[in-house]
Amino acid sequence: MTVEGRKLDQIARAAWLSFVAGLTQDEIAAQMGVSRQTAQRMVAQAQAMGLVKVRIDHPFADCLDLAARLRRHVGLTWCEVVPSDARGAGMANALADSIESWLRRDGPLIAAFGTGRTLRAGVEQMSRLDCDQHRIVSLTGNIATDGSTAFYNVLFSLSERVTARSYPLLMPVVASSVEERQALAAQPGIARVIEMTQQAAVAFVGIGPVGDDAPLVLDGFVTEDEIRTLRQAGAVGEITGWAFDADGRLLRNQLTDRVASAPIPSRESTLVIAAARGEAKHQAIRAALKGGLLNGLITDTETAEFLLK
Amino acid sequence: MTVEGRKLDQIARAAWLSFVAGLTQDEIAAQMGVSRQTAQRMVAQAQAMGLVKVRIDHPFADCLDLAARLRRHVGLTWCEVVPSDARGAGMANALADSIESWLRRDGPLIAAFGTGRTLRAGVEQMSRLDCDQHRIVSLTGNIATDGSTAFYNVLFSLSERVTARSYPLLMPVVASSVEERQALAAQPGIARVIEMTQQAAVAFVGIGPVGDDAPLVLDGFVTEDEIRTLRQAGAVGEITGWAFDADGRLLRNQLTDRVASAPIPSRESTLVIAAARGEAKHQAIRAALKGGLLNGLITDTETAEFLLK
DNA sequence: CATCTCCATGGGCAAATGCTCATACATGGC
DNA sequence: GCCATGTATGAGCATTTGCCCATGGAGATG
Repeated sequence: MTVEGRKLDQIARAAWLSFVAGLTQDEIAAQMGVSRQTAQRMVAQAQAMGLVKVRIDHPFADCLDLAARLRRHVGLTWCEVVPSDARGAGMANALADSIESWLRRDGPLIAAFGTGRTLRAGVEQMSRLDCDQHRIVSLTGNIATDGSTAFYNVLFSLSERVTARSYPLLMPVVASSVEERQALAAQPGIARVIEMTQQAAVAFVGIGPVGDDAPLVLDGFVTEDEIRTLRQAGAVGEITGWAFDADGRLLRNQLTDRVASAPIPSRESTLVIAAARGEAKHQAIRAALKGGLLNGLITDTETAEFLLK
Repeated sequence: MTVEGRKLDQIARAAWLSFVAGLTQDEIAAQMGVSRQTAQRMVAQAQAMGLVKVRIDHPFADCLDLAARLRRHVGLTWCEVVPSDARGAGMANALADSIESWLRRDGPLIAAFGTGRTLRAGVEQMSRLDCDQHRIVSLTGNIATDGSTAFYNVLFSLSERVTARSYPLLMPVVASSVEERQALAAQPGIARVIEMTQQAAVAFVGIGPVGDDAPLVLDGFVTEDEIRTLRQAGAVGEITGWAFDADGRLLRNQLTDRVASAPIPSRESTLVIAAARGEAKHQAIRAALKGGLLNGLITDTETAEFLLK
């Protein structure tokens, strides 16, 4: 076994002794022959690495109720509501569960993934999984402005945990010009991946607000000026880079024509699940639902209550 | 919703905020509008009620290795080894997982259950489950000497968690005489249940030692004198009341002829899984394996190492 | 109506935990 | 060979947690 493997095993064992066997860190330290601090560190690492899975085996009445009302109210095919918490830990868990349950299915299927912090947090909560029968495909470009792989693209995090063929979109997130975007999309390799996204059985996406602190700006994909222009054109949010207005109508202008994402797959054939919560995204989520850009949603009670108002 | 339901919901929510959202008890207390101590109590209750499920998402190399060696060495069909811990929390978890995975299967099947503390601890770790397609049947009598239902019979605990038709064996654990035992077993209702046990797809049993502190004695089903007589006849352990010697051969004498349990189902057609660990049971487990009384085993590393010696 | 019993509540304290910091140790570059 | 850089370790301390116990209120009982 490799050195890293041993270390991982130790970490997992410490976590096991702590959480499953219920030992104190002193006891763990004694049993494993390390100091109390080291035992503490190992347990903390196991948690940070997502080795420790906790679930509360109880359906929350209010969450189920909100989810049911959302499904009826906005015509969602699938909806899940988790208790609100500032850190969004619940969202990440629910998202991880949902992705896992799709990838555990037998039949070969295509799962498409957008980008963003919410999605990434979800993927980080996932278990390791073998599913060579499936294909995983990216909905957004995977190259940052500086040529590196875009940090918040989830495809690479996902590949670390899941053994499936994965197909990144080897393009910048936003092309530098409309012409470049068209040239890139015309490349056979890229065209094939984009076509694949349209056959996805399920697509997981985030919803971005278009305020001055929009993720697109923070990550340097678009400038503050550009986002301001978008807002003036009525944009309230974006999904995989595609901006939409308060009625959920996709916008087209010079910026959006440079977005190098695949189109959002058809809601007829694909379950498009958005994971989004929080005050800043309220308007964007509502608009996306209004425009029928989604047919699946993972959110929290606080946001669900807003959406039902 | 009922008052108990509300309280349960609160308890689950507190546990959720603690374990999933990672809040401190002070934060939970503030959010739920209760005192810090109350929050602590709710979290503790949730754990005690088994609402909180923790699993470490990492295969332990040594456990997998020991399990594989046990399978090969003693010809087990199925074997699982968990890390040793004094409280047996690992055993309970593994047992719960195993029972759940059987009950989650589609096809209708019969699952048979023995009795004992180990089994009970496992059942207490199980999630709630709907499986009306299955039948659950008891391998041992369910009536204690005083006429009450035997505490450690797992069937009733199981019914609280699982919606399946369940068939207790409405007999004393040990009949007062050989004649009574025969008379009871001849009753149509009881005979039907016993026949059902023989058609079980899977049977979960514990293994009892026959020392002076044997569960059978502690629970008052047999006297110390009787157990001593059994030991003198060569008994080293018992499964659902059926005592066996060091070679795993079932013993017959005046006591065993009064045991009102169903026969251990055939290992040809049924997966008979024993869950047992600990110094006191070492000899009994080894004997049961030697005599081929089992074809499945859940144990811990310490016991597995003993069995492989 | 008085009293008793049970149980939930919060105070207080000891144990357990999480975290920071200074130090030791290893690893690799020059 | 020497130094720089990064990483692991244990001491110390503040925070968090678990638990015992005294208190008080609700409902039962006479």
